[in-house]
Amino acid sequence: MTKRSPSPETIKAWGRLMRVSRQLVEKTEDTLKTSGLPPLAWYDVLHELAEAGEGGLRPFELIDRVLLAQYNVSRLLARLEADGLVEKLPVSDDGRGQTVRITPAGRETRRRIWAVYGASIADLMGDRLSAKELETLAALLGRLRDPPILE
Amino acid sequence: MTKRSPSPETIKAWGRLMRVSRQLVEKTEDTLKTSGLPPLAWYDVLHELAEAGEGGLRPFELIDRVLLAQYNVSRLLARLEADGLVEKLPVSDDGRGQTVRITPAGRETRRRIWAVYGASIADLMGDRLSAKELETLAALLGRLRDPPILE
DNA sequence: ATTCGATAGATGCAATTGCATCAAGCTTGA
DNA sequence: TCAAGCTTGATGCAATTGCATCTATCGAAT
Repeated sequence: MTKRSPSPETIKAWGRLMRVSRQLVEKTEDTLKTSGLPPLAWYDVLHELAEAGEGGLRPFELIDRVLLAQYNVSRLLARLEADGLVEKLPVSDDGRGQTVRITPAGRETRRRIWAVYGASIADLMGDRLSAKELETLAALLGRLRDPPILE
Repeated sequence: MTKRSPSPETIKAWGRLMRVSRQLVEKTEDTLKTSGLPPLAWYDVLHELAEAGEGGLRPFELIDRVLLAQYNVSRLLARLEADGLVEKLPVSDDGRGQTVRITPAGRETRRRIWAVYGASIADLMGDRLSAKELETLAALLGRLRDPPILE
């Protein structure tokens, strides 16, 4: 690997990104906890499953959507199932796999988390930047994504 | 709390921020691990201590600088001390406290981490945005910080 | 059909984190 | 000066994460 030092602007932007994202996550997690709600990761999974509809999702599909490690998804799903928020169905054409589907209780929990999470997002981000600034921010971040989004 | 739903632009920017920051951290941690180097949190602490110079820092000062919980800092410092990267000195005017100072070995480790970390930053961020874009990004993120930076 | 490698998901064990609480020392105020 | 409360830092214990590995099934090549 070529030894390279990033420019001062790069370092500054990187530092801000690291600090801000951690602050935002931490505050949001705190708010959820204070409200007696489960952590963000639960929301992410319930959200993906709600979007997937009745067909549900295979665990391995969930893995890249929510950016969690395989064993993390496996155990998170076990907890969600134990709480009755998702159900696991055998899948006909692959004996190894399963399909995970959100239950009505899961949808309700997702809704309750969103009431708090959405307010937190509005509070921490929506109130601080204009619509145009938000779009600029999203576009710049999209270029850092993998795969990049060049809009 | 007033029930509020964030605007679509807000949600989009939030989603990108969450995803991108996690991707960047994960890739960087992977790179460090592959290089046989300690995790990012070690760098953060060593960096702050290096900047603090010979005077060192009190653990509680480190807490807000690196955004770690008190018990996390306590244990991380114990590990750094065990590795000889920092040293703890009693502080004269407060019998409870201590001053933590980076050692030469700590400076060397910091340098070695930076060689890889800096390259990762350049790779993941510096190469993808222009200087002007980086400044825009940093400014927008600064407004989300707590306390906000209005430049 | 049988073997071999790849994929899906689970899990034992060690390390780390989070929570609650502790001990020790400081500060304030009667 | 002494009690009450605050601050600093550490730690026991439970929950979570990370790593490595396991089992089961699939698919492809022979």
